[in-house]
Order: sequence, then C-alpha cells, then structure tokens
Amino acid sequence: MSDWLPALGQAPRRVLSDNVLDELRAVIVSGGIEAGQRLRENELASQMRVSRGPVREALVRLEQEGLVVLERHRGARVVVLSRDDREKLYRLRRALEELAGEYACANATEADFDRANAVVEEFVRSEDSTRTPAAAADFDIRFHDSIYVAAHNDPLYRAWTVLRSQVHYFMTTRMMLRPDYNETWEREHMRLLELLRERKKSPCRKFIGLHVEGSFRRILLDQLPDDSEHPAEVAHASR
Amino acid sequence: MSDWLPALGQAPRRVLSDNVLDELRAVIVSGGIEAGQRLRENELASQMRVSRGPVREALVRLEQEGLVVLERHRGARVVVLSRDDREKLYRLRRALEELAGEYACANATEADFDRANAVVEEFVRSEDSTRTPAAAADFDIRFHDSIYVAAHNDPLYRAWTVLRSQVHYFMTTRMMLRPDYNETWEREHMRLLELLRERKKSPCRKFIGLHVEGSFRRILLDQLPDDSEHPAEVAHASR
DNA sequence: ATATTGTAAACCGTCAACGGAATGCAACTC
DNA sequence: GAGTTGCATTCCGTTGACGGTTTACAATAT
Repeated sequence: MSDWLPALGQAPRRVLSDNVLDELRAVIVSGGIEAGQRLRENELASQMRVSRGPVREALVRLEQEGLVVLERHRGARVVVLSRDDREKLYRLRRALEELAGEYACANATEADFDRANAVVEEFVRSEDSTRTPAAAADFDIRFHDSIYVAAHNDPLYRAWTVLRSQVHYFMTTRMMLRPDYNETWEREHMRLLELLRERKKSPCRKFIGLHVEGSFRRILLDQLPDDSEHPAEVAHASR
Repeated sequence: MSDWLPALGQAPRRVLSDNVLDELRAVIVSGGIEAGQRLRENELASQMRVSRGPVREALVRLEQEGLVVLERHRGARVVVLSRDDREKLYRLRRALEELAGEYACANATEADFDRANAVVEEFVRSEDSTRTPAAAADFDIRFHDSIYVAAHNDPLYRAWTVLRSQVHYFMTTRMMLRPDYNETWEREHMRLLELLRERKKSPCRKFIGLHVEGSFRRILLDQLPDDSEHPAEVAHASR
C-alpha cells in the first residue's frame, strides 16, 4: 500500500442533514430565533431548499442537544430555559468540566494544547469591534470544547454534547461584555492552559470549579434586574 | 371547564418511531445483537413491518444514547465498548449519580420514593428462576433511573440518558450473578432509599459513590480472565 | 355574550421510489 | 500470482405524496 503521500486527512463526508443541523444550531445559539418559537418543518425545508427529511433528522439531533423540544404531532419549538434550569445546567457543567480537567491532565497531547491555545490567540487577535456577545460566546465554547477534546474521554464528551448548546445559547443571550471582559477572559484561560500543561489534577479541578462558577455568577449578576421568566407563550392563548 | 372527572392522565401519544426505538434498544441492551454488528435499515424496516423512515429516526436516537454508531453512507453498527470506555463510563456515572443524590435529597417527593421503592419490591417478589443477568440489569437500571427522576433536574436527567443505555448494555453483557447478589442488591438499594428519605446530602453522596464504585468493581472482578477486547470485526476483514 | 360544537386548513408521521455512494467481486495488467 | 482497475450489487440519502392528527376559526346553541 502506498504511504508516500503527505498524510492528507480524510475527506469530510457530510450530508444535507449535517448542514441543516449546523445552520439551525448556529441561528438558535446566536439568538436568531426567539425562545419558545415554533419551528415548522415545511417552512425550514423550503427556506433551506431541501426536503423535510433532512430537516426532521436535524430536529431530532437538536432535541438531544437540548436546543429544541419536540412534541408528537405538534412539532418543534425552541427550548425555553428557566432560571432554575440555568442554575442546574451550570452546576452540572462544573462537575463535568472538573472531570474533563483531570482527564486532560492525564491524556492531553501537545497538539491538543496547541489547538486550545490557538483559540485563545485568535480571540486576542480579533478586532474589538467584532466582540459582540455572540462572538465572545463562540470563542468561549470553542475553548472549553477543546478541553473536553483534550480529555480523550468519549462518554464524557458525549455528556458535554448534551449541555454544550444550551450553555452556548445561555451565554449568547445573557452575556454582558464588561470593560474588563477581554483581559479577564485571556488571563483565566491562559492560566488554565498552564495548569493543564503542568498536569496537576487537583489544582486544575479547583481552578476549573472556580472558573465555571465565576463565569456563571458574572452572567447572573449582569442580568436584567427583572428575570421574570419571559412568557414567550405569546401566539397561543387558547386552552 | 369541566374538572369533575377522575383526573385521567394524558393519553400516550406514541408514534411508530417510538416503538422501533424501544424495540431496538431492548434487543441491544439485552444482548440480542452482537457488538459491532451492522444494522441495515431495510432489514430492520421489513422485519418490523415499517418503512425506513421510523427506523432512521430510531437509529439517530440510538446514536445519541450511545448504543449505535452511525457513519455517513455506511450505516449503523452496534457500539463496541473498550475496557477503557467502560471505566470512563463508570467514573462519569459516579459523578452524575452523586449529583443526582444531592438533588434528590432536596427535591424528591413521596411519590418519587414510592416509585423507587416499588422497583425494589418488585425485585424481591420476582421468582428466582427469572433472575437472569438481563432481568437483573433491568431492575438495576429502573431503580437508578427512578433516582434521577426524583432529582427533578432536567439537564442532569438528559446527561444520564446519554449514559444509561451504555451502562445497561454493559451490565447485561458482563454481569455475573453471585450467590449473594439478591441479598446485597436489596440491602444496598433499601439503604440508599433510607438515606435519601433522611435528606442528608453528604452521606447520600458518599454512599452513592461507594455503591457505583462497588458495582463496577464487582462486574470487573467477575470478568473473564482474558478481557482481550473481543475483535468483533468478524465479517469484514478488508482494508 | 359565553360556551360549545362542527368544519377547514395546517402540519406532522409515514411510505415508496429514485439517484448516488460504498462495498465486494471479477477481470485485467504486469 | 500479487496488485490494480472496472463493474455490478447493495445500501444509504433524499425526495414528493398521502393519510391522520392537531389547531384555528366560524357557526350554533344556551
């Protein structure tokens, strides 16, 4: 077998439902669709120029990501997260990410660290004007995702997959960019990478716990004074 | 609106893909299909007398449950769990279930405890002859699932659903029923219910940690001396 | 005017068929 | 005969259509 080729990575084997999934997820987590809004298969299909098949498949996947709620014979709606859900979400995220830190200490390769570092550098290089809440949330999710990847732990990564989009959605829709956001973000994530590189599990666990806790508190504190569970049940007042 | 009726619960609104999903999951977790075996959509569809649509939907859901691996243009296979995966799975399960215990202490209702207790009682009442590994695994999963339900924590429950079927599968295929299994099972689960009813988080957390750890060790210790990652790549030796 | 019932439109669940990718085998080359 | 190439089959991805459920609205009764 010929192995003199420059090791070109496997060709991406994507299908329509993958594109529909990515597109829908991107729109939802960036806040492009109101929480609780209906997602009609026909509408989405014609808008994306595909049939309903791929759309249905994408919706099932979005349900498992927690971005969409499916009800039999009634269709899909964008999920509505209560304040309570958000707290539970972050408590769980903390537990998972502490585990991820330990596993990353044990299993991460240099390439893993490089990829995580690349995200931080890209953030630093990005122009101030592009730093919208959505963009900032993107960077944050990408960085933390790279930690889960570095953990080389399949069950753990699958569990993270179930939270990731909800966390992403949460961050985008509720983040306030304080003046010191950029500096803090860069400092904390660089520090985390250092700790991981030293491969000392216990300090990593502690730092990650504080980091997740802090990021949650920052978002919560910056919230609108009235967190009155926006009704979002607008269009349908019947029964 | 008339509310003089005897509060009849909402009618089950199941569709074909739900049945296909349940049936496939039951067959796989009970060990009815070899690990690594291909699942052909046409075959499954004709065997269950449905079209490929519901089958595809069920397969996507089974993928998120971790029972099946989908590859684009190549179809589905029953997942093959390495020994390493199983260890990671249980370590993660431990973290989740400790959390579930704490939340259950805080949120569980009497009805929740009753449902969990009913599983234990059903186990005790069941005939010895019916206690196959598959049946025992079913009881165990049902009990622990009821704990997650009692936690009243949606994100946590969704994370558990990502592990549950793999744990179930793992238990069924590797469990050995020692002579003292029945007694131990009943005692430990009754004790856990007591602790939860007392609603003391810290002892619960500790007990659950030990319980999960112990159940993993029992399964691992009872394993065949040679855990040589059964190839399972039988039918296809090409490339 | 309020509540209830009947009706039509909208929408989801399912199916069957078509086209294309992947696999396995045979023919071919060297 | 070992390795490669072409070919046929198998199987997946996608589509468009049909039937049943749900929802919204209008008509009717109280």
